Amino acid sequence: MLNYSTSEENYIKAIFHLQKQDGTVTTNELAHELKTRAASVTDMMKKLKIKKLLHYQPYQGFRLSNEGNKVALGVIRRHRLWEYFLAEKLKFTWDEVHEVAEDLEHITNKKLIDKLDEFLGFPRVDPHGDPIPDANGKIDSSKKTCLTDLPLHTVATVSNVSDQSSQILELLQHKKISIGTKLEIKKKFDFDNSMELRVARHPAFTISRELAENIFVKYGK
Amino acid sequence: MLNYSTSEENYIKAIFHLQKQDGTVTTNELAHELKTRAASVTDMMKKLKIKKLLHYQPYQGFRLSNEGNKVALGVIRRHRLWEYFLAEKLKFTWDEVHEVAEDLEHITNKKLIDKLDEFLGFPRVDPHGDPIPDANGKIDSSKKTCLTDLPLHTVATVSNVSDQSSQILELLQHKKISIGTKLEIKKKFDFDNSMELRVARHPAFTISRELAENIFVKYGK
DNA sequence: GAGATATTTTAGATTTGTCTAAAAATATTT
DNA sequence: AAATATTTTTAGACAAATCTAAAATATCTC
Repeated sequence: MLNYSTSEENYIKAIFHLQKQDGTVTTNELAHELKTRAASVTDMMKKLKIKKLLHYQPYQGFRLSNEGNKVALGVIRRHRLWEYFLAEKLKFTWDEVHEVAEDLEHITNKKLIDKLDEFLGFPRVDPHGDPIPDANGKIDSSKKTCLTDLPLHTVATVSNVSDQSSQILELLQHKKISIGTKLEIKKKFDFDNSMELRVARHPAFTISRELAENIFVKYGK
Repeated sequence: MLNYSTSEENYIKAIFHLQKQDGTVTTNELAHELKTRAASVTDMMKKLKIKKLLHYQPYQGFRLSNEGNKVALGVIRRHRLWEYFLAEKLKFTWDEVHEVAEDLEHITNKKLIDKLDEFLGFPRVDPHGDPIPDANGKIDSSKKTCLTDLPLHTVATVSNVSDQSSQILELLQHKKISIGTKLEIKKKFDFDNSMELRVARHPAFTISRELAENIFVKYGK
């Protein structure tokens, strides 16, 4: 695996995340995600195509090659391990870890990362509940269901939270919801799509549609 | 404190280290230290002068301003804390930590570094025995004596080792010398400047001039 | 399906940090 | 102190990553 610049890694990572939803990614989507201009994206896409990290025909959008995917998973592994380190060892709160990890993730020393992984006890998910790829780039992609899609009266476990702002953290802490919390939906209100939740041995409470859309669960447990 | 580029930080740090010996630093010295060309050094010196990080008149060499010194101490603090982390927590050997810390030192998030410091228990020296500046840039500059200057029959404690290669580490491990080892010189041989050392409760042994020149001690203890 | 609108690419400029080669300043030697 | 050698600076070029403005292409709408 060759070495890529910070900028190249950021483009690759952003494409990886955007591909999840769509199949191919467009110039404007990527420019928006990276807070840059469409012309800059085109420039970089030409470079990454030459390096065989993605498939790209002018005006047709792009998607990562196998090699590009591997690079993305490497960046994501480093990012999430550092997030775990920051939260678990340095006692950063949940919403503070992302920004620092954005810098740490670009230090590509295999031994550093593998030893960090070992030091942390090979964690499987980061503080937001997102899975951490292992040293071979393998990632636990077991399906997550958005809380808005969870059927009534079905116990599920909170597995991750997609928004990473301090505002959502404050709200979740207040509602006593965190990664691993087991809950079920008691009632859904069609008017505003709010819902009433129940956590074992606690009184039921209500959350908004906006919040529910950012909470993901796995069935059972 | 403003933010400086990786390259700027590396120049500042190198000047800081070179100033120790000399008073001012020359263009060629710095070019050699940083494995770059004299012309590149001149370019950077002009930039750093404008930013008031150093004093510089063409052809007259340069030295750091107060602000430049603060920047250097910040970089050194980060470098040495990460070295400590790598050795102590991730079980890197002594000669492996420097290279990785060269990258980590440029991540300038104050909270990250202060929390790392706390997590490590506020260590006072890095794995080579060099002092770690505190959060205010204060550094323990108590004098060290080179082993070649230690008088005969005087007990002293190894405080640091200036060479950081794996070769010297191998040799020191074999001789059972590490930071904190208490020793005394039993005999000096003028012929080759080798010397016979004694560590408490061990038989005396000989070390070469080359090795002695890289070992520094503090008196007593 | 033709014109209007939106998206994407190209062309050319800018910034940062580097380089080589030549010129200028300083140091050394005889 | 003049000639020579060394060091340092300037001048001009280049690569990476970005930008604006204009041109090319694609998509939408009627």
